[in-house]
Amino acid sequence: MKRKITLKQIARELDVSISTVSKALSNSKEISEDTTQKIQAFAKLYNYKPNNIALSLKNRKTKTIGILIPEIVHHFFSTVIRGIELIANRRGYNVIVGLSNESFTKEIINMEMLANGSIDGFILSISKETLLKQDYHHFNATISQGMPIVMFDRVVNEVDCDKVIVDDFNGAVKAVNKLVEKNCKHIALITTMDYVSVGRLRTQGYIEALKVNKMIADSNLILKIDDSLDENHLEDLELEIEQFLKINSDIDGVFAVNELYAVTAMKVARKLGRSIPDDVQVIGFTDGVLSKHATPSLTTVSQHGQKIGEQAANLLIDRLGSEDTEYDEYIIDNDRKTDFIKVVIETEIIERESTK
Amino acid sequence: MKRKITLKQIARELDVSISTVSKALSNSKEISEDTTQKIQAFAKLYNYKPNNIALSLKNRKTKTIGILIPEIVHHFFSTVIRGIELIANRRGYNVIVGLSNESFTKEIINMEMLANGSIDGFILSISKETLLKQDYHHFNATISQGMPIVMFDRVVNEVDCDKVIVDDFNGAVKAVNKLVEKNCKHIALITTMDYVSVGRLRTQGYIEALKVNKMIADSNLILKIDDSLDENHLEDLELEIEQFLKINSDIDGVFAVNELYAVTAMKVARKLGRSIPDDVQVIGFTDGVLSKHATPSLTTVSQHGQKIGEQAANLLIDRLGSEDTEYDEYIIDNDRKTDFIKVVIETEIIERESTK
DNA sequence: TGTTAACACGAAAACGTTTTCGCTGAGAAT
DNA sequence: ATTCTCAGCGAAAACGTTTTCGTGTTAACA
Repeated sequence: MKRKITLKQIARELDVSISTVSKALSNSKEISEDTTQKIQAFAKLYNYKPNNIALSLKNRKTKTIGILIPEIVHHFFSTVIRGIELIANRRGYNVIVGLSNESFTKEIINMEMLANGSIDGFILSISKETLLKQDYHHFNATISQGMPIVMFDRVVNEVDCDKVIVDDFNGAVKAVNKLVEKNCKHIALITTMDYVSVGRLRTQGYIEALKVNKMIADSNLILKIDDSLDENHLEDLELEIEQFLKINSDIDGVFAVNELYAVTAMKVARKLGRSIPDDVQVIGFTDGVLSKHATPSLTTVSQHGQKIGEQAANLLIDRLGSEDTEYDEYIIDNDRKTDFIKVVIETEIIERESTK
Repeated sequence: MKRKITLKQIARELDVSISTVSKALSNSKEISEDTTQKIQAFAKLYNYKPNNIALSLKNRKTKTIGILIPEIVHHFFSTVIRGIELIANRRGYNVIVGLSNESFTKEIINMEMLANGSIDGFILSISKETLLKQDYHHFNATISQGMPIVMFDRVVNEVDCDKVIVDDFNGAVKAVNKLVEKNCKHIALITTMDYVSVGRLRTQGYIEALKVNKMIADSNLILKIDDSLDENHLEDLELEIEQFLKINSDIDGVFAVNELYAVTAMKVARKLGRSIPDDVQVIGFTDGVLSKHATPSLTTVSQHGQKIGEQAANLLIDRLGSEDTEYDEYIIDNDRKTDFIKVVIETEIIERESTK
């Protein structure tokens, strides 16, 4: 086993100084051609590559981005990561991933671990618990230490930073409009509790779209599901939706704020003898595997997760690039926080078999 | 904006030496209680945290693990990451993620980027292109530089390292046995091309199980699908499976080597007027979202991705821990490569609605 | 012949730690 | 009065880079 070779070893071996080796390898014209040749040949032979850690220490930048998300086994989040990684790699950055697991404390611990020199900036989506507590001091603390943050999807006004979000409101509007257009008269909404901003926005979009279409927003047609009913409580979820559909037998259209609710609604509806899309049409949110491969396949509002990731990465890296210019000062000087960018990614309806 | 504080600044501020600060913070008894108190208070006030990069350089270990996988938007791989992250975090490590995107060159580039000091060891799954080329020099090169590797799922005999694999062969056997037990007489196999080892092993398991059950392995009942028919060529996939099922109208059981093939088979079968599970029963491989939420839900062979990740992380970190003891020498000394561990994670059949 | 300019290279600082070793002064022991 | 011990602290090296500033040699010039 040969440990990685260092400048010092090359220098000793070739009987020159460390500086000479360093300069020769960067093709400095300070060094004669002979020496340069010799050194480069030797370095190549021993496959010399500069040590990233040493470089990071010297340059005070690590060329890596910290991603902090609530959950990785999740189609949307993993597509975002893919987008981030794509851009990051292209622009010479690595990504280091932390999982908050929807926990406030894990979010903080992870941030602190990474903020101590390991990364140059964060791209993150806030955990549910943090949103519930509405405690964002760790974000602001990190930012005020000079580490830029880009938030995506689950963002919050209380933190001043660049943001990339999906147009949840308009996505919902589009979905409801589509259902109206397809002749639905009684459109139900299956959503989550309000504290997750995206759920709230989608609900608002639903209500607004109904209003615009001069339809009444019947609160009986809105089913708010407790988030704890996740993957592990499928039966409860089905039961709840079943009750809901039974009671409201006139429902002919369903807009669900995520894939799972949508396919479950389809499943239950069929169980109740209603056919999709003839008796009831369904539109979901998030274009994941479920939407594509369900039978019938699901018409859905696509969020373009990868694009979100790409945008976020570009925003962050741009910030990092301009960091030398001390951009932070003018932020403090003038109070207008408009210096931060908020990118809105448009949604798109992908029509499949669950609508006519 | 206050940049992170360093030992040097604390030292200057308190008019002591850097060494004194360092010692005081680590509660060295070399330092008087007075000074220790003063320094610790000051450090706490300014929220001092040692710089990870400096520590990495000094200790020559980064306390981070590099994960290199072919694809992240993939239920199996993301569960593995979750498992790795869980253990890594618990044992004081971070994870940095690289994506090969199934490409040989991206795999190499990523490895080289990370191997130059950024990480202490790799956990990886080989890209398809690398498996095709059968070129594994980069793995061996990395290992011989003293960087341990743990491979999972897609592993290969040509590289000597710890490995964590799924018992693909027995998983397939179990699946076929289950179908036999459920009274299937004509069991089909939908699989991939052979160069991905897991596909090959599952195919072998299928054949072996048939043999044991004294059934003939009819090659007409085996459909090998070109891998290029992925998410983007759904229609082609459906078409191919449709042809297959039409020709072999006597099929009453299907074992598919992944979720997608399984649900697609169900979809096509129903389109052809055969009902699931009455006319044909289906078992898939990989317990992902599709299996859980398809209608009917899919009986499947679970791989326990998270457990794989946890095992891999533990193996790697164990290796890293014992590194000081120069374990590498005795590996070279005696040729038996049995010093590397191969963990086999047992599969488990999860029965759902697609079987009787 | 003495001055200068270019060339080729080395020494050293800096990034932020930890740790070994040495130094100083005060009190105890002789 | 002299030596010893020890507590309390600082200097310096080390990890692997890059970069600034010197410095010595040689060739060209006045």
